[in-house]
Amino acid sequence: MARISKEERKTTIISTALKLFSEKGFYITTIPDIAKQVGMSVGNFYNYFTSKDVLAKELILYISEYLGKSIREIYEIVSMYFNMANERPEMIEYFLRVYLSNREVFGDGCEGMLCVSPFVTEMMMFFNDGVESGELHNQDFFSAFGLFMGYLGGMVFLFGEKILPEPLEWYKESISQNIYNALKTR
Amino acid sequence: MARISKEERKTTIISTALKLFSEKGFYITTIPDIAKQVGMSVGNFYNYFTSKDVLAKELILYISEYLGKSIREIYEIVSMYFNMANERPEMIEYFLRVYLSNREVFGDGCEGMLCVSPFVTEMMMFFNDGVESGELHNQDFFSAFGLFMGYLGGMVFLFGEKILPEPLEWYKESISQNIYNALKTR
Amino acid sequence: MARISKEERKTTIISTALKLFSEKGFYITTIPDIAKQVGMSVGNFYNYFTSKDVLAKELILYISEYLGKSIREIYEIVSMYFNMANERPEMIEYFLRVYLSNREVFGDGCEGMLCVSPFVTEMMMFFNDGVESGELHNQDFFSAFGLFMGYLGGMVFLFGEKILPEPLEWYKESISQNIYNALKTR
Amino acid sequence: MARISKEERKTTIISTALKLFSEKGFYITTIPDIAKQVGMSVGNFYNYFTSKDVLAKELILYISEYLGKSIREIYEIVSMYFNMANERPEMIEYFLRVYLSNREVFGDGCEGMLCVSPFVTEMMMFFNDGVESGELHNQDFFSAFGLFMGYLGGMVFLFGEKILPEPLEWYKESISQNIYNALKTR
DNA sequence: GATGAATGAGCTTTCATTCAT
DNA sequence: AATGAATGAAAGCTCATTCAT
Repeated sequence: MARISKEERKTTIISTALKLFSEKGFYITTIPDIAKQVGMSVGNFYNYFTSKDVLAKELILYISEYLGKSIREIYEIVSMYFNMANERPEMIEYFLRVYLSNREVFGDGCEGMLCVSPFVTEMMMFFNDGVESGELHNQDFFSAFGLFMGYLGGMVFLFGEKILPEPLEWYKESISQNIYNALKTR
Repeated sequence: MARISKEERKTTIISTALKLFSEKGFYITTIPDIAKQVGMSVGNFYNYFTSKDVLAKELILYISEYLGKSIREIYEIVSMYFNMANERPEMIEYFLRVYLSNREVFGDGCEGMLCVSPFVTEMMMFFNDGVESGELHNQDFFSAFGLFMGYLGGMVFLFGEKILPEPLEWYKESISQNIYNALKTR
Repeated sequence: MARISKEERKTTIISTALKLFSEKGFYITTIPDIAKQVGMSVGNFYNYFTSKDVLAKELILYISEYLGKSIREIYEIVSMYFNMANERPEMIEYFLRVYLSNREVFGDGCEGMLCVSPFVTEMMMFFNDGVESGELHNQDFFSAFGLFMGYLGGMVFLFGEKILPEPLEWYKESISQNIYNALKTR
Repeated sequence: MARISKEERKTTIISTALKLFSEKGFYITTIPDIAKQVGMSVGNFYNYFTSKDVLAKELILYISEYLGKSIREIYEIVSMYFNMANERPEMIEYFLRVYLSNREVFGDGCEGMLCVSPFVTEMMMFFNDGVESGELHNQDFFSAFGLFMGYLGGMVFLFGEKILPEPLEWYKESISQNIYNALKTR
């Protein structure tokens, strides 16, 4: 009757932590907070993750993989990004806030873009394909990458701040168009 | 002998805090850290700022004003942004990291864009002017604003992460062009 | 298939604990450490010893018996002591370090010399024999006992600390002679 | 009116810790225990010692110096040792128990005899003088050193265990004589 | 204004022990 | 007998904040 495997339990913890970290921030969220929400004891938490930092690192990996799996086209990316922002907002939130701002805890084995690479790989493929097919003009990869990540991240942020007068979906068209304009061959 | 006014002392503290917060993160930086760097006692710090959170709020205000004063045109914005990233990196860093990720401490009196408004105001004027003159196509303000902020912020981040193969300046042209393409009337 | 009796299993645990306690210290060594080394589960450990303290008490008993069995003459004692220090260093180590320094855990039923008595008994017999035969001068027992235990223990300690320039055996002669000089009838 | 200097406060802490460590053991004694006994807050304790281990290291130094100052002759040594055992028992207790058995915490900068050197130096001088004057036979230093330390330590231990039927002083004569016999030229 | 010793709540982490399986 | 996930009290330590001087 041991229905819940150790792996599933880990996932539950990750999921919960994701939610709390993005809601309250990394430092504000305590291990007792997480344990309580998951419904386990503080001590038991440490049977799954040896420290708070280790948890944070696994979290980043988890998100990156989740992101990288389905990115193909601009609109798809935008849609997916915003869907995620609606359905699993803590994922993007987490990425923007916790990772970017607490890079200090990702020192070992997660330097820079290392942990985000699956997502980046997909991105690169997208640009290569686009340029190869002649649809996108052959510009520097990072100029383009920054455009994507920053733009989308910024919109989600504005949304989260309740500054946008319309729902996120409402902007998909114009954003995709802007990105397309920015990148397409003239 | 009291040559240093209370206001100047505050500015020194803000400046130092800015540097430390962006270097080490908001929660990692302690009040003793700041006091030591400034060269004053911990107790005295509290004569200038009643709490760490209050300090953080005044910081945001400080940056916003600094940013808002000189924005007029795209290229100018990009240049200024990157110059700042070079000369006073802690300002942008701070904005990206500390503010975006520790919004929890800005609860009172600094909700949303309130504290950032001077910068935003300038931004709006820029768009209005552009649209009025017919040079920019009349799109939603936030679609455009997110593009700017996210894009530039993302590039600085990539630069800070030492991921960019070239110096920031190197990208100014293509970025400005991308933004211009994205926003200009077709 | 139950080839290993409960008693043998206990001995294995005691032996392992002895090694770990003397290597790392009583408080540093955890029950999981011991269980792992023995190759059993933490839970099962408690089928053999009801607590960590109980284990410690049985350990002392175990060592005392082991020591007491072969003491007859000075040189023999010294040799045996040093042999043990070479072959089963954890025994002496344990005696010196864990027992002497963690007496707090031996409160009940192991006060003072009670648990060490087998060894002491042998010691007493040795002195009695010596005095009776006229070879040793009739001095207070404890003056003599302290000499033995302290001296040998001290040497093993110095050896363990790698302070002695020569191997332990090298000192056997002079130590035996010193002890003999100290105790013999003049 | 600031009558108590920071240095005096440190000494108070050391003194108190010494007492508690030797009474209850190093691991049993908690920082709150010490702070409470001293009459200060836990947090403030850390203004004086950055960790429990650092405290332990300074303790050893403190004792060694205290010991090393007055050792000249055998009887004097024995007397001093026993006086100390009577008046400041925690010092010797500490040396025997906490240091010998918790060497693991003295890893950095306190390896082996390093921290005990003042005492050892005095000891060496004593032996050299004795040998030079012809009164002591020229034997290996460590054989002799182990004799001293072990013997005296052992007696104090037996005393502390309430095993000795007489007060420590009672044994001074015979012990000194034993040591003298052991070391003197024949 | 300035100092820094003092406070104490609260954090992360550990580990002896239990108990459902 | 055996397992190891679960428990929770308690440890070491940090740091924003206060306050006597």
